Amino acid sequence: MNDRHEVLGQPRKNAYRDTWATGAIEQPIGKEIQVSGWAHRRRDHGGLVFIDLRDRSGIIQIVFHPDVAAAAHEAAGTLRAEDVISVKGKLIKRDEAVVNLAIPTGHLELQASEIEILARSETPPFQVDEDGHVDEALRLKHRYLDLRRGTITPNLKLRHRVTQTIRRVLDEHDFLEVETPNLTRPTPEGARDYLVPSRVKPGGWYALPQSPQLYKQLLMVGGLERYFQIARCFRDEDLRADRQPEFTQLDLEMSFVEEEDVIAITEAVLKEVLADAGIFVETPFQRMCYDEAMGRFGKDAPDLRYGLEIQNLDEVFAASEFKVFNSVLTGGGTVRAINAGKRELSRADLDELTEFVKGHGAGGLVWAFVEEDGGWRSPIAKFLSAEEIAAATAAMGAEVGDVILAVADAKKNTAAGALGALRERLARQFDLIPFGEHRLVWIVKFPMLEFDDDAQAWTPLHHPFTAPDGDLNDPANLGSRAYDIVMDGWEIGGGSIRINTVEVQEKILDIIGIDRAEAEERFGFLLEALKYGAPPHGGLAIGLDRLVTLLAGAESIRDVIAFPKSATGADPLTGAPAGVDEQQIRDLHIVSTAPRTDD
RNA sequence: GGGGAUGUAGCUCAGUUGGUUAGAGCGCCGCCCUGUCAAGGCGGAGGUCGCGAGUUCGAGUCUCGUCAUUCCCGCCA
Repeated sequence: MNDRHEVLGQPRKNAYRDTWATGAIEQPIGKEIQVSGWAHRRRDHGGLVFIDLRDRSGIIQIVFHPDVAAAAHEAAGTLRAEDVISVKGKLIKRDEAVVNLAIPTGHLELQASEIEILARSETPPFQVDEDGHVDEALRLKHRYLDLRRGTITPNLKLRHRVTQTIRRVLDEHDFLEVETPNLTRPTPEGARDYLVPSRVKPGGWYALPQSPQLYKQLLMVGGLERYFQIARCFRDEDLRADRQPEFTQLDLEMSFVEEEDVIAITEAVLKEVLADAGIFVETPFQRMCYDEAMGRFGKDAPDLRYGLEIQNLDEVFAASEFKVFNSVLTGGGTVRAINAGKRELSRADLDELTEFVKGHGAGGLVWAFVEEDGGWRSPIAKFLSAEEIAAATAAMGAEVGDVILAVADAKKNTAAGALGALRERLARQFDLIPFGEHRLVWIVKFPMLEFDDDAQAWTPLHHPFTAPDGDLNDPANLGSRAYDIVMDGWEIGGGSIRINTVEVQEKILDIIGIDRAEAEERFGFLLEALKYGAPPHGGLAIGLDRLVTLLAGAESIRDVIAFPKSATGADPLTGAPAGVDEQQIRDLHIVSTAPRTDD
């Protein structure tokens, strides 16, 4: 971490310091200064002791001479890693021969006259002075030590700059930052709620908000016109590398607006936020329809930084005698494929890819190598005519040596989704993602509804407050006024124009099978608000954790959160979730069926 | 709910077809050392091989279970 360096304002002189460690650069040679921080490293020569002192700004070398300050030299000999010290001394220029070019203060050192040891440290469970790999569970258990190492802290600094920029830009556009409650009404829709039992009202429960969605709509009914919040949201679902049970959204909403207004303000914010991370983009961002994204990339959050696009081979194989393709196509299904290019894939590799697509719902994977004579080396080659092979090769734009990977499925989205996942895997496996390049794209023209086979019902693709676009009596073809913003294959945000009349809102609830009584029970307060003159309004939410993860180039969302949860939702530092006293449970009028958890 | 991977010294890891006393680097402790900056030299301590069963003459190694961490599927309007 020697090369990390932060320029900070001059600290107020007090009992501990008058200068930051790297602030010494700004001070004249010979000046008496005082610094405080941690003993980062020690180099004890017996007669001469060097201590690298570290504070947030960076590192400065302290030298203890026995003949300059005998007491300080003796004390310095007892220092160990991570002891907290305050040192007074004279700033001196190093001889040319001993300049350290690796740190900004390398041409200086502080010749100690006095040292005070403010706190001793036990030997840390892992080395704070090195950036080598340490098991994440251990880092999270001692996150305060991990933060000293300087792998996470730069991300937190970036996150700070991002939120400051968000507040500045939105303030310049007349947005009001308003806080909404964290103890809210359960609205069993979407994700599983975190529930909080009420002590005062026996049998009553709060839910932690999955998002401030309904509150922000009420703020629009309340005439605030332009609102934003950097809001904590909670969803009790299983975790992933890019999902935490509590996470942060930039939530915003505007009145009397159309899609273009929300998109424009979002682009203005993102352009400046990205610039904070040294990423410079042009506005307006690219747009792509949902159908095109699904067709070409098999995903509604496509990564546009590389090719490997999905092709449709329905027409090529329309009259095929090959049973698998024939039955899928006559049943209304689809055959789609990726030209993976010239890849050396062994039989074992192909088996692994087959298992991979099966894991994403596909029945199997057809592979074919294009050979010199134009034929295919493929398990299915013998079932296909020469014309079909030639046509498919042409449709794929394939050349000799290319590998074609195809999936046939009765459901278009299954085939597309499996190939979309395969596409991302191949891109990583063959290192096709250009370093340092970023692609932002708006996905628009979403369907309003999708049919849930399990529930045998229409469910909203976004949420039931999204304004529909089209004929309300034709759910299968009903569009929505929703839009997602996608960066490098990650959905970093999404939003919509909302429904602002009770008639349309009730109609949508009807279609998705929520009857009047149930709607009244769940969303009655919103429906009532819509009766009193709700302005046309819309907005969007950006996943701040994901956005900062991308900007920081971090591996995991956990690397941009000071105190993240583990993949099982536990906090390794505090031990949460933990058991509680019987009395606390009784006070809340609840009964636990689980064995007591002590830690 | 399902599948994969990992678990050996404080940390990061190695440990062959099951075979005597489980190793390395860093860290830690002691001594030496006045220009190092990953300081150096010499010496030393440190292990419930995640936990529990089983197979075997013998298990870090094989089997089963379990726990923890992690990645993925389902889930996440």
